[in-house]
Formats: sequence, structure tokens, C-alpha cells
Amino acid sequence: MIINRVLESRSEGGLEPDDLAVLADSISDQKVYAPRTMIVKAGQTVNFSTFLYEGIMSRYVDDRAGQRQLVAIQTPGDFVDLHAYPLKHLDHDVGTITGARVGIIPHDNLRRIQRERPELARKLWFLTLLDAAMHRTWVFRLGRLKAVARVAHFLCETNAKLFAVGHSDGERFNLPLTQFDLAEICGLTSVHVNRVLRELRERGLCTFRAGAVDIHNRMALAKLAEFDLDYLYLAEDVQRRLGFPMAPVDPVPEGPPPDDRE
Amino acid sequence: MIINRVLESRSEGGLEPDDLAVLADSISDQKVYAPRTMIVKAGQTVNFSTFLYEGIMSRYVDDRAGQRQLVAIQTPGDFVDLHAYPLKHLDHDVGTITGARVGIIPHDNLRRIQRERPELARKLWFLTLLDAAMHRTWVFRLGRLKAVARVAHFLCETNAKLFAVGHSDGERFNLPLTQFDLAEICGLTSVHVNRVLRELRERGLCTFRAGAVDIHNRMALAKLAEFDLDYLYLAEDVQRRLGFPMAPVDPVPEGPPPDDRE
DNA sequence: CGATAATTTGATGTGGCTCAACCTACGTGG
DNA sequence: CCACGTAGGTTGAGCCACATCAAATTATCG
Repeated sequence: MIINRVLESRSEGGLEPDDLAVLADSISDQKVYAPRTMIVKAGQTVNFSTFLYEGIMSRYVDDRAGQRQLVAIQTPGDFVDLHAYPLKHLDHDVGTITGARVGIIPHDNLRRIQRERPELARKLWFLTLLDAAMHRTWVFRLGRLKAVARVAHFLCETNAKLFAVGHSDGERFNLPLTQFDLAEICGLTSVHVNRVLRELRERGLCTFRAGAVDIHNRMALAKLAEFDLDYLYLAEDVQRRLGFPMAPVDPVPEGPPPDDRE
Repeated sequence: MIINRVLESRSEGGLEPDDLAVLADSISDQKVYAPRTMIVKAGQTVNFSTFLYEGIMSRYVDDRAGQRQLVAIQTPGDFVDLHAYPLKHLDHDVGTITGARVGIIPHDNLRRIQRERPELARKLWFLTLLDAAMHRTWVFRLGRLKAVARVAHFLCETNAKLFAVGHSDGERFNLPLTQFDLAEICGLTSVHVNRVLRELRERGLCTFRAGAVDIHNRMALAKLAEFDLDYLYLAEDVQRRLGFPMAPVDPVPEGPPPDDRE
């Protein structure tokens, strides 16, 4: 059940069957959005939140000159704007990057969960805080890393995030972003992103091409990026399978990562 | 009651008397910390959260070379690490900047609130999301603004935040940070912050000196900073008093801002 | 097959960093 | 009350990472 996928892979743990059923039932509707479409505009009052089944979405702020800074990238299994429920309106825009299939969760249903299911409510709260933890790491990335490290860091993050929900095998994953998108994520120009990607390729660290990423040397890439995945709050076994042991490496035989089907 | 001060000034609104009492009772203890002290280390499991009565605290991440990036500044009335309750451990360090007086809130008490007071729980959730909204704005600031605009933006933000809790009159406030701190906030070096502050002073926009800020031209400063305070989710009347009307200016006579006493 | 978006490369400009020195305010002990 | 140490602030010179501007090349897709 994809709706439980992110939580399952986190230190918080997945949902109990009854909570899972309640959450699944809270999705009133499914929708499909075209690529590159704005879905929610900053400031507009919303009475539903969005769950992403398939595709890539982004959350962003535009400056006065029209330059865009992404503040988050959403991938399958994410609640895109769960925070809209307590906040009532958003401080940023939400849009699709690729085409996307989403579920609609009316805030009335979340209110009911809040009243009747404190444990489920706490897990939803946790998910919004996971988001905040990622924001903090983006602040660090932009404030303290140089261009090459920023891009490398974002790729490490995305690899880990996608791995957690079974969309990366830990070394290769689809990432249908343009270099322009990467620039808007990393606070750079697309021209410089292009040169940075060349450097990462030439140094044998990773290749970003045709909407897919190949990581050739995970450890070296993580080191260059100063990447430390604590902030993703992954479950221990996920961290271990990703090759970032919590403690001295512990060569337990293990199953394959979860697959992509719902 | 300072514990209600931030919420009162927000679009979310303050607490009902009984919720307020429950929240006040959830503080088990008070503590005083010395200046420049680390309080919570990243990764360490915590079973309490902290409410800031007095002083300034910071949350930060250090890079491999020891360079520090602040991810948040906490001022009186803030819950410093309420997010530690759902997260269980933090992904960043927490420390004091000035000396600080805080209240300690055991997570057991928050669990009880979660079970028994869904409305209060939702307001606490709101507060953690306010934090996330500020993180997003910091991402924007670091990703898309130049040095002068970054510093100006931070000063606008701090002015508005402090104004909301009665610690700024809208044009002047105490801010006992060093230029080094400002650098760690804005992703710059302290040398460059020094030059930026000079420029802001010489352009007649604002003066940062001796731990206090004077804003000489609020509108021009906000314009330079591309500052838009929507993300602070302030109540309408607070926005109006701050001189950022929501709609065409509406010259309603109004009381003074709330004072500083508890 | 032509149009359009995305990527790549080069040349040049500049904002902010680095390194280094000096200055000022303040607290502490003699 | 002065001498000194230390933390913070100020200024200058030179450099480098990244931006900007411009053009060419390569997908991608009706």
C-alpha cells in the first residue's frame, strides 16, 4: 500500500491496519495532472491536501525577477501539502514537474482523524516534520556547500528518498528533471549545473543523463556532498541496506528492496 | 501569558482558557542556561521539549570543516524544539546565543495533550509548521537573494517576529547577535556581513549596532529584501499595525502593541 | 522533417571569499 | 585606575567560484 510506504521506511514505523484503512478511506478522489502545471497558488485557501501516487511535483517560491527557488521535490508516496491542513493556506506554490497521479484528501477527513485517531494524527504530524527536517538540510546545503557539493548532496538525498520507497536500487534511479530544475533546486544557474554535472561524471562519481541517475561511487559522492542521512529518519534496516550502517557493519543477509507496485 | 503570545498574533488565533491552562501546566520545570552553550546535540534521543521565556537560542548544523549554518533563530515565546516530540531525536544541534530562561515540557505531557485535547494538539502542530514555513523562506533567501538582500530580509523577518510578541515597536528592537552570527544565518562570511551592514547604513535603510537594530526606512528595506511576510501567518491586525496592509490601507485607530511583561 | 526545448561550450564580468592587518570596546587582575 | 588580554568589528588587496551573455549542438516530439 503506497500510502504507508514512506512511514514504513522511517524510524517512526508504519501504520496499524485500522489506521491504514482510515487513512486510505480519507482519500476522496483521484486526479491526474499534466506536466508543468501549477496546482495550488500561494495564499489561496485550500480545504484539501494531496497525496502523490505517481510522478514528480515541486514546491517553489518565485522572486521579484521571476527567478524560481524550489523548496521541496515530491516523489511518489509523499503527502505533497499535508501542512495545508493546519495552515489553511500555503506560503508557496505547488506544481507538477512530470505528469502526476494524485489522491485528494479533504481536510474534513483530517479533522475527523485528529479527533478520533490521535496515534494516526501523530504520524501525520511526523510526516510534516520530516518535511521540515528536509527544509533544514536544504538551508544547510545552500548556505554552506559549493556548487558541486550541492548537486551531489541533492542526488544523494534523492537516491535515499527513492530507495526508501523502492524507486531506487541504491545506485540507479529515474529522475526526470531538467538541468534547469536542478539549478532551481540548488540555487545555481543551469549553465553552471551543466558544468558541475560534467565534473561529477569525469570524477567517476555519478552520471545524470536522460532523466536517470547512475551513482558510480556512492561513498565518494556522499563524502564530497558532506551527506549524512540522519535527517531522513530512515528505519535502521533501510539505512543498512543503503550502505550507511548505523554502527559497525553487520553483514546480515537481507531481502530485495520493496518493489514499485501498489 | 507569554506561552500564548505567538499563537495570539497568528492567523491561527490564541488558545481557549482551558487549553491554555493545560499547556501551561505541561511545563514541568524552568531552567536558566548560560550564553553560547549547546543544549541538545543532534542525534541524541530527547524526552522533553523547550519553551523559550527569555533570551535568544539557535538551531544549527556544522559542516565537516566546522563551518556553521544556522537553520533557525528562536526568540522569546517560541517553542524551540517542539518537533522533538514526534521526531524523538533531532537532526541538528540546539544552543543558546545569549543567556536564556526556558521551560521544560516532558513529552509524556504532550502525549496526554495529543490524546485528550485534539484542538490544542492541532495548534501545536500549527506552530511546528510555522517553523517549517520559516525554513522554506530561509531556503529562498539563501538560494535566490544576494548578500545585501539576505541580511535585509533576515532583519525584516526578525522585526516582524519580534513585533508580533511585543519585542519590537516596528522600527527598533534589540538583537544581541554578532556579525559572525549574522554570517552563519545568511550563508556569508563575517567580513562580508560587515560590508553589507555598512551599505545598509549608508543607504539609509537600517542600522545594526551594539546589539540593536534601527530600521530607518521599512518599506525600502522590505523592497530591497523582496520581503513578503505572508509566510509568518500573522493575524490581520498585526500585519496592519506593522504597516503591511492586507488590502487597501484602512486607517482604523488602534491600540499600542502588546508590551513585554508576562 | 521542422520546431522547440534541453544541453553544451566559450568568453568575460563580478560578488563574495580569503588572508592579513589594525582598531575598538570591554572585562579582569594587578 | 591602569595594563593587558580577548572578542568583536573594520578595512584593504587579491583571487576564485559562479553568473552572465552568446552561440552552437543535440535531443524530443508533433
